[in-house]
Amino acid sequence: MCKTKELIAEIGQSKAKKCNFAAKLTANMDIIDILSNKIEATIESLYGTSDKVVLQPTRKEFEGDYTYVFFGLVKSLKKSPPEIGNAIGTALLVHNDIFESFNVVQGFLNLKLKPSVWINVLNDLLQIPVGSEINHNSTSVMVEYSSPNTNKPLHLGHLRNNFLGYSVANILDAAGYDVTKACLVNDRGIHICKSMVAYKHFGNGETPESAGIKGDHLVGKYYVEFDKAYKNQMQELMASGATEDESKKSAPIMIEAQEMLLKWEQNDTDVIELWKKLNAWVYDGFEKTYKKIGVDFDKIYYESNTYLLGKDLVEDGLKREIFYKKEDNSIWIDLTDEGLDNKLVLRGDGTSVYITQDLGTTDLKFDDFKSEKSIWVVGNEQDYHFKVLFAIMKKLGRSYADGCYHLSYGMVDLPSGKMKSREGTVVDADELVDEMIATAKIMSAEKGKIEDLESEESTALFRMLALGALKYYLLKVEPKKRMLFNPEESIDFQGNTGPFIQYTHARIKSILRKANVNDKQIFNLEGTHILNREELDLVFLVKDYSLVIKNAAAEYSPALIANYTYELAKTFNGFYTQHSVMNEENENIKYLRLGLIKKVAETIKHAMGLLGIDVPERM
RNA sequence: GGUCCCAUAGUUCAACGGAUAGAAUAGAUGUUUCCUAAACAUUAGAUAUGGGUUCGAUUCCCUUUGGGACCA
Repeated sequence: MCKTKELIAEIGQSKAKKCNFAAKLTANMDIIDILSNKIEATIESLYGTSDKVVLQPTRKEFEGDYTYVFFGLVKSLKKSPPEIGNAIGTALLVHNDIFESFNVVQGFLNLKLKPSVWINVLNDLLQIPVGSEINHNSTSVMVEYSSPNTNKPLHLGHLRNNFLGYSVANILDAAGYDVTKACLVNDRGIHICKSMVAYKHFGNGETPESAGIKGDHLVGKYYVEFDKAYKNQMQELMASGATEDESKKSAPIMIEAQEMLLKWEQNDTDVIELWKKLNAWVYDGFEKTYKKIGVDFDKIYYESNTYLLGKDLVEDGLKREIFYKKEDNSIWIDLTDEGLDNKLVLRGDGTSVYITQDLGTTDLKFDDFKSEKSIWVVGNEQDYHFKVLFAIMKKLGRSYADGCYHLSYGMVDLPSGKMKSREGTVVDADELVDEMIATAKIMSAEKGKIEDLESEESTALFRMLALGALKYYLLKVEPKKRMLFNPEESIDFQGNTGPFIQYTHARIKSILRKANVNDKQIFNLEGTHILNREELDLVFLVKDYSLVIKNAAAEYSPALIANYTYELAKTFNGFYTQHSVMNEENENIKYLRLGLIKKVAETIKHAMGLLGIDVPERM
């Protein structure tokens, strides 16, 4: 009893002198760790056994803040659940000042903390910037994403990739890693030659300027032209009696493309010039798209510079008998021990396969940046490829092999089914973003809340909302899951959407503008003050944010950030409808709420920032 | 033929092996003299199948079915 009074007295002047508990908190120790340690110590002293205590938030329908599930002890101690629960609960209450009460339901021990604890937690949170309690671990990590082909513009599938990669890089950075964002541009190969051949035949000297088309779209147009011409030629051949396979191989335009690839490899002046011209157009187009969707890179690799890499590495592996040579001179590796197959690493004629280049490029990346970890954001159709790549690296004894990770994500489907470029069902990235912006404009006009904004500001806002909707829609789903893109739902601004969260932020900022609080203004409440349900829920969530970042980083999952942010916004809106901030008569409570909602706004902004989404002051 | 991934309300998504499986949307019904109703509240609705592991399984293991991907 006496101790309780002391604690309260201490908390009352917590700014001057923090009690032990608060000191521990600021020393980067989470309240959950503190509680877990206390419970573990209690079990140890009561029963002489140890149990790894994992706490979970108490479900709303029960009284308490945190719950310890102790079914495990019931068996080993051969005592009844109520007996054990009551014993632990009582011991905790007797020996510690932070518990208010406890109750036992079956194997669940629900612990309720003193109101002062939560006031203290809030006070501590207000002292430091969002996310700053995470230590820098200075592990370096490379995130490779986007990695486009230069024969056609970006589409919806690329957007998922780009948003994922950019967000994961942000999350890792927030979790204390040294992050390098990289992109490997696939700027050579038969697909580029197809666009080039078609342009040569049908281009008539057209340029992005003369056609009024973005460079990447123009080159994409000729990629489609190639396919059309190719199909026509195939049909002609088949009409004159050739089989489908024969026609595929002997269509003149295809042969021309293959010859062009050979010439490219031989550095043929004309071919290289044409290639440079078309690629420059594509880069210009990509640059605009990347800028529009707000992603960027620290390092860009070009496959035209790296495609010959890897052959030395294969030679080396052959010498060390990690690889073996078949009679036709092709080189293979036996990965059956790893549950994989025998894999071709170099063709009999000495030319590379995909994996050859990837082996070389991986070495290059690690040499360049000395990263300890490397992440490839690539679709799940390449799951097998990466298993093989990493297995080979391991067999070759690369020290970094264990730090390699394939962030595999599922395809994006449309309500009509799969996206197929040949059937023209691909959703173009540029068009999609423009449509979303137009929708945001219409929606805003309907609401009529921002009519006094300058046109520049409103244009920025429409883009912010459009990208917020799109990015959130694509990121809220667990990466590895295949997902459905429903155009109508994606531009929805209600419910579990980006704009809902952006709106919540704008609402808070509106209050803060009215309050005109300066940063120093701090509430001064007795430690006995009891936070109401909604305030407590918010403190709980805000406190958990750094933990969410850590989990999201460990699992490479922006979806965890998205879900958390939605929960926070939703909880705030619940608070908002039930309690007024500015009309609160008790000045101390008013300032407590102002401090709290300011923190909520900052957390929302920070979390959305990790998703690559901006939040507005007004909307 | 072999390997891998997925399956939860009508629909789109959640749920470190924990309590009565959460949201959103579509449906029904309410809330605006009060800080932004892009909001809030009420309501109805789901773990593909059959086994196993255990105090307890949406979660882990096996079978079947249905979707998807990859390797020759």
